Amino acid sequence: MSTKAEENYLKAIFKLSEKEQNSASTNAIAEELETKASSVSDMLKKLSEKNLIHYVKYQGVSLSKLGHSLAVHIVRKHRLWEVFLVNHLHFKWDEVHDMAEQLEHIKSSELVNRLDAFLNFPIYDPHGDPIPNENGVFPKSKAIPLNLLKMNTRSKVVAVEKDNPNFLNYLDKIHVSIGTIIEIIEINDFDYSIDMNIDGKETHISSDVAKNILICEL
Amino acid sequence: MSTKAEENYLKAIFKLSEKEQNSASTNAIAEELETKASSVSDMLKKLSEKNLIHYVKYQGVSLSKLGHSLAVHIVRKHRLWEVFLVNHLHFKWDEVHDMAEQLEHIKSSELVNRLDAFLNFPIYDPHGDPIPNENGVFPKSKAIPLNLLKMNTRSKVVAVEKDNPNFLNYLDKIHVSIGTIIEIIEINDFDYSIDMNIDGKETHISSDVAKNILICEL
DNA sequence: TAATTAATTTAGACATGTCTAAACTATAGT
DNA sequence: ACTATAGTTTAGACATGTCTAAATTAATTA
Repeated sequence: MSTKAEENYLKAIFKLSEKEQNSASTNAIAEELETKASSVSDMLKKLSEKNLIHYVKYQGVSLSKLGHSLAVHIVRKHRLWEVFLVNHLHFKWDEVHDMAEQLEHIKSSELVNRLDAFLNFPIYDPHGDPIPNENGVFPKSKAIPLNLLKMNTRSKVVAVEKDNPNFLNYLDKIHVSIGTIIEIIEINDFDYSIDMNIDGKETHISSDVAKNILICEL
Repeated sequence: MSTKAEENYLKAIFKLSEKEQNSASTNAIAEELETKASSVSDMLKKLSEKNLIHYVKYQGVSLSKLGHSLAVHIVRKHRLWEVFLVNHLHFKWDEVHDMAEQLEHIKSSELVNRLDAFLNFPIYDPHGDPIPNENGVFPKSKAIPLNLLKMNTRSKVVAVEKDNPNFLNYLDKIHVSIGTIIEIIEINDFDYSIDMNIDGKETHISSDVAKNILICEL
């Protein structure tokens, strides 16, 4: 059985491994979990002994088959609960993260699968993130970050990369949500910020924000 | 903020205080929580410092106003989640206890209240136990244990006192569930066991079992 | 009332997970 | 190749909650 702390480490390593070249550094994990590098070191030793990660001192860490499977199932739980909270309890997408962080540690595979069925086997959570199925397989998605789009293209928002409440609030303010149609008007050479058309209104966003909005070209 | 362990102690003290004369003994708490009396002693000191209980060494313990309120809200969460699990995820009443034990520690009052609304403000959980409202007030109930009934009376099962899976399974086997109509045929003087009519079938139960079935007279 | 017993508490140890401070590696720059 | 430094790990401490074993208190019985 894995503890809550172990599960949080696995999830962090999973998240970081997606971005980087399939491995995570001690410091990056510490930052992700808002803890200290020394605590991370301690835990990596423990996870390694449990065969949940591949760990060589001073060389970063990657998930083992087992660790990967556990991490994916925690992500699955997190995202399914988010769907429940938004679709059935009518929370807003920027309110659900903390609750889902707790709910994801509830232990009962039967519960997860019944929740999945109750929700009608959703493929994306309220932030547009893909939900793996019971076997840990993610749905295919051809989404790309908004900042990679060319000028004068239309696209649909399918996901956002951060679930930080401030960020999500900002998106609400500029009327960006999952499903929003965005039309690129201009990409500014000097800072790669973007002028775009949302709901018929011209809106300007920074390149940093654009990076965190995933779209599908139309 | 209260920890999971603290919450479990408060819940245990609450449960025991209902039966006994409003206070609980160290040993009784230890048994309820399947831990050792020494651990209980340690925790009582801590809960007392936090003003959650009234505690005088060697004299048993009772909940403070604050502790009582916390305990009631944990019970509320436990029972609401049980309703969700049974009514919406279609678990059986003898399967939900362990999951509810985990879910009751999820922290978010907004979540509980929205769950309550989603479930249509239920007054009893799947075992027939009353669910306190947002202010911690329990619904009134005039239920009594089955063993207090007289001969030749009809009654309706409204609750059971234990949520032990074996016990619930046994009830299923003799076709007793919330709402079942029971007709007392005979009460046996020597052991107070009961012959009764359930769904037109004659069934015999011990006095111990009868004590744990709550009914309303018809 | 004194002695036995049952219940409870304390003392000291351990496991988990965290931290600070110090020591150690790896690597980049010169 | 050597050294400065950034990244990482160890050592030792602490908090929480548990345990066993010993000490203490309360209650009962004679």
